[in-house]
Amino acid sequence: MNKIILIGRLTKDPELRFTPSGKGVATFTLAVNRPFANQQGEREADFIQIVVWGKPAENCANFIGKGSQVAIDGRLQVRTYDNKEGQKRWVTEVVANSVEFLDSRGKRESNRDNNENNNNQEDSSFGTVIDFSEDDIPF
Amino acid sequence: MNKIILIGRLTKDPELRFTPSGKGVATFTLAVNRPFANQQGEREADFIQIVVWGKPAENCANFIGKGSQVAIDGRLQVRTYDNKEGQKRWVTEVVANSVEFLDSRGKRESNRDNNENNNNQEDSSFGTVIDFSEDDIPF
Amino acid sequence: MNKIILIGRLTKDPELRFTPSGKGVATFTLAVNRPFANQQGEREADFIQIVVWGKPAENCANFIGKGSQVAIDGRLQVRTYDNKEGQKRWVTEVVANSVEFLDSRGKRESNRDNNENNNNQEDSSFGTVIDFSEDDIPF
Amino acid sequence: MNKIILIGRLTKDPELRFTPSGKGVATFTLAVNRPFANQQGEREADFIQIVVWGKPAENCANFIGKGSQVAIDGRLQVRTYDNKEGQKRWVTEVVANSVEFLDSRGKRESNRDNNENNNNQEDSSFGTVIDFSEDDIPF
DNA sequence: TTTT
DNA sequence: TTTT
Repeated sequence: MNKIILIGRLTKDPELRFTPSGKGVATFTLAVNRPFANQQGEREADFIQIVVWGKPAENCANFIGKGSQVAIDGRLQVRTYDNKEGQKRWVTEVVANSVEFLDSRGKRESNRDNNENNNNQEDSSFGTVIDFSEDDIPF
Repeated sequence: MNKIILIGRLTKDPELRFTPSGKGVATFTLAVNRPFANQQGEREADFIQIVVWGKPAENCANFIGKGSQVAIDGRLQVRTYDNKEGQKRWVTEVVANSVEFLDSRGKRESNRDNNENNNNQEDSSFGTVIDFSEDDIPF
Repeated sequence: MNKIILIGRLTKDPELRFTPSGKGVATFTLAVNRPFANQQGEREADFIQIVVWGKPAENCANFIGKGSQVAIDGRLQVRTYDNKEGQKRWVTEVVANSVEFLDSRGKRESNRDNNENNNNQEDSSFGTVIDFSEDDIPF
Repeated sequence: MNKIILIGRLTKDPELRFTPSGKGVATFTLAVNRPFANQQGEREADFIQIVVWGKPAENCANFIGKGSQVAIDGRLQVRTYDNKEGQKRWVTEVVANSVEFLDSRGKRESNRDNNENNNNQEDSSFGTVIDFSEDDIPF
């Protein structure tokens, strides 16, 4: 079992990319406020990297942006990759199963199990759309 | 909201350290099997760093070890620190609120809200006990 | 392990009562929309009974009301009681550990672990305040 | 959002039924121990009704039985029905998305998203197999 | 109406 | 017996 649930706000607009096969991938970082204050009396946040695949990725690009409040249900994933210097690096990120929009700005749920037709690039008010090839995943 | 729930097995015995004030901190990494197989047909795992504070940390050191199956409830935390070269590094880890022992090996729950008296070092069958000073947290 | 996380809206103002010892108890029902439509194409909701104890109960009474959107973290509880006819009845409810206010209306978190002083009855814009004795819990 | 995660043991063997269209439905009740003791110093349990649909339902019937330890991920559902006297009754139950087997007895995961072929009745060591018609769901 |  |  590997379940994570987060409520927070996007620090920037999501970035949307597409695999050569046309599958969307959205990434953004989520600011999640801690429930308590630190010694200095400030309420800190954790900045967590989110990855969304498929149609929900496109919904994210279309309906949410910087500052949007969302609830995310997903799993925690630890990936490894080699950087340019050939050193092994670790990335820890949350792979979202669903992204629920809590803001007035775009009140819809983007669910991974949704039908996955029309994977084509669409206009997007917020998300930046960039093509990428599968062997060069840039995150 | 920042909730994570994991079920997995320890890859090694937990390491137990103590702050100068006598508070225990246990760390270990948890192997969490993915629910599906990869392209090669293998079932991979995510290796996730866990931190436990206080009396439950000592319970972990005393009751679980390499291979123990546990259920963890906690929050995802992203910390930053400077390495020896003075570069900013990120660590992503799960701060456990409770660790439930699912194995015969030590069937008890270690809950963060437990009474936190007797924070002294105890003998431990599994956990490695190392003192450390608060300004030199080694993980 | 017994964890539940809900996001929904209050169907009515919370009801706040107090035990003889002065501990607050808030109850309300939460409408949680289902992620899919039924055969008739309508999106149904589950109406779930919530119980909150202590200072957070008073915060609920003070800061949220009918229609407020909240995120709840708690546990599922199945209680039994005897009705007036002497028959055993079951109640299933969610005992909240924390209630996060997602609405503009009162954007604060009400956490069970908060300090629990000043348990006195306060004025409340939304919550109905009713005294009750512990051997006559009316829900 | 409506997520629930439970770890507990079956109080009896699961009951497996089939809709006329051949879809399996397993039901059982799960004993989930509370993390704390009551005033009498006893550790109580919540007895929670679980419903599983499809292929995972059949896996439950085939691989787990009374006393098996499982981890369940699902959603809380409140259903209404009319009893024989024509009175409206409420049922609260957990609809499982996945059932993870934690016991030696049958260490496999039964996931709702699995392929749903061969929905035929099979022999089962534990589950009681009963046919039922869709307009007479007996739970 | 209950599990270990 | 219900919320937006």
